[in-house]
Amino acid sequence: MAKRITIEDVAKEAGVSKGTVSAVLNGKNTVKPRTRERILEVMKDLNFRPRGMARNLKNGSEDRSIGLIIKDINYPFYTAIATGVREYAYSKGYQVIITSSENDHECEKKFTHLFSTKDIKGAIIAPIVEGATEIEHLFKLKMINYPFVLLEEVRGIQANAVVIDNLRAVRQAVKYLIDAGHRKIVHFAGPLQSSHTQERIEGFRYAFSETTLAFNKDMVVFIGSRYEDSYRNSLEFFRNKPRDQYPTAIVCFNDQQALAVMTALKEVNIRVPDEMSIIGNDDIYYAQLYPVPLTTIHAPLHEIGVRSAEILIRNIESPVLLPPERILLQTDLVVRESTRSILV
Amino acid sequence: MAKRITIEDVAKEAGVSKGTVSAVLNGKNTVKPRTRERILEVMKDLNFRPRGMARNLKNGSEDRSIGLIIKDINYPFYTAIATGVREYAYSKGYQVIITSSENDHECEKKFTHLFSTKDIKGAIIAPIVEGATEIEHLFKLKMINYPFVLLEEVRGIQANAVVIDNLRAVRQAVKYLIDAGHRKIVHFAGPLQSSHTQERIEGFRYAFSETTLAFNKDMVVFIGSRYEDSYRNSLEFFRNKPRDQYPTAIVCFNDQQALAVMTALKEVNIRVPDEMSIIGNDDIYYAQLYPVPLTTIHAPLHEIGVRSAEILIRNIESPVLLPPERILLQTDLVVRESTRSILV
DNA sequence: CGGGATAATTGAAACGGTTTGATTTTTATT
DNA sequence: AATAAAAATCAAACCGTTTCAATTATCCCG
Repeated sequence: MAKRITIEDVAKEAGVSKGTVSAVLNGKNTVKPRTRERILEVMKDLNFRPRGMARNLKNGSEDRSIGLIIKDINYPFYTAIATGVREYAYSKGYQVIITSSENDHECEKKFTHLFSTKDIKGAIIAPIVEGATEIEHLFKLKMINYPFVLLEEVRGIQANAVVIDNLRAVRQAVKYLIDAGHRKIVHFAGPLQSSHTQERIEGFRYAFSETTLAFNKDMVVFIGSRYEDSYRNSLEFFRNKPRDQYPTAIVCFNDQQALAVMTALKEVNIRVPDEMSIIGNDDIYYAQLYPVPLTTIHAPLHEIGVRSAEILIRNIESPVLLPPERILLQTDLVVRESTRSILV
Repeated sequence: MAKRITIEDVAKEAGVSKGTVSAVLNGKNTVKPRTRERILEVMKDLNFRPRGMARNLKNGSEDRSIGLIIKDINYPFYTAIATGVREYAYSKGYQVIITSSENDHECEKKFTHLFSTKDIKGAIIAPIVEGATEIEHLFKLKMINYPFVLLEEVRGIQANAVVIDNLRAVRQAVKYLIDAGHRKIVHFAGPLQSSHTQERIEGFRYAFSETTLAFNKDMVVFIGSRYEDSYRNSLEFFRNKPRDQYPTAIVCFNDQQALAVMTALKEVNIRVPDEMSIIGNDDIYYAQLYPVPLTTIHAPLHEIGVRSAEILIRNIESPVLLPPERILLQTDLVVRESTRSILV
């Protein structure tokens, strides 16, 4: 176990004091060129890497930075939120660093720990809320009064949150389909680690309760949200079902899933929207560019980012502990070409 | 200027010693419930937030993490690289944190500083190489033997780099167009802060030098790479030119730009590929989903991530300073539907 | 060549936690 | 109530840097 090299080792080797080495490190011009060269040389030889934390300990870390924990770095939903966060944070003099848990709960835990120990001043977290909800890591953050904002509801914890009104969103989408004459509608639900999944199912169900149409649980099918999963599962769904039992419309969990479903539909020769209407969710940037531009539920992604950054920074800068805030944001249905009316 | 609250303040207020407060903070079960409650209470009252760095100083930071500085969090090119980085890093027990400079050089500088002072063990950097190339911040990293890998060539510095063979890539694309009968070909070049821009222009030019066709500098037009810029500038390009002087094919700087260009073409009623062939660059995931699936140059994004993480971690873990490595990766032209032959 | 001015270097204190062995307090036992 | 054992707490040392007042080296000039 090679002991780590410190400024002291360098000093000794170069025959100077710690203070002088420190001066070189900080680009002070008080040190004689000859000495400077020698010290630089020794630093290279020993492969000396100064520990910035020791510096920060002394000076009180001069930087201001916040962290963001998202679930999927490749899903534009999250990067759009990140942009909102960044813009606001930047305007307040904060840097933002992004991490992606890739839907791994362990990862999320590690990141919260990382942030709090690296003097990242606060965090915005898209939490994984699986089953019995392991949330001790969030409690730990609360214990040390670490400021954070959640992007999904987590039961059992009082914390800042900026969330979307999923129930109302999906309810509105279903209503739109029903108004357009659809009677056989299915909801392709998402992954269980997301609170969005449950809320969107609720919304779907709720929409039926407002009509005379009956809801039954076969109308909700869990196919995941990752492209490959959704593709495979939806294809299976279509293949296992006689054609005359197909729904006429599908409400998808999100836009990525919707894309996979449309690809699967192509595979089984069902045309969108002529034979099947598809509604997505989120309105990621690329949804409008899909081969069939997607009708979807527009979420105010940028605003989610801005609002959560706002709350976070307010909390960071407050000398006293602030009570938790909760903000509920509304969505809009944006109609493109993947849905059509089947009224005669 | 409110003095920061320290563990000592808490200890004093609660009438215990620092050690006891520390024990509570670390969830040790050696502290009596009553005392624990009291301390917790005081921590809340004072809004005490422990500095993790002081902890790490004593224990030597237990975590292993690397940083990634990309230029645009919303461009899938970078998130695909990030995925490669993550996968490799994760397999080696490293966490990765991502930051985006959003093409702001100041930002990049700040992030390199942030990483090195927060004990992030090393960095992978997509550098902004504007004009006279401000690179003192990279030199500073070298001075402190901070391990890093560049994703673009930076002149004037010896450093690890994993780069794409842009010249060969574009040359191949142009050759493909010429073989398909195109004679009037234009290159829409990208932003000047990217070394890719220059290299791709070189490749474009080089392709002509291999034929009897003449190259002249009007064949390269700078329209930027951000969607809005590219859209506006390309539209202007088309509007200012009589129709019979249009090229028959355009080699775009990247896929995002290509999308903007295709949108502009729609605006002026030029059909792709019938009246205009378009070639992109990068092969981001969504390129295949564009309204007209894009012919583009496939870059091994995932591999870029993996290889650079590999080099970085090797450097981090080496006790001695390693000589810089440079890896040049090749691309492939993938032909979809945005190009066609105009041979009779 | 001496002496003051200036440049370069030193060394100890400080930063805010954790750790540890010693000490005090509490609990259990007789 | 006395004592042994166990539990809780304490005080000091420690981590690796920066800072700054004090010291030493160097320079300049008459």
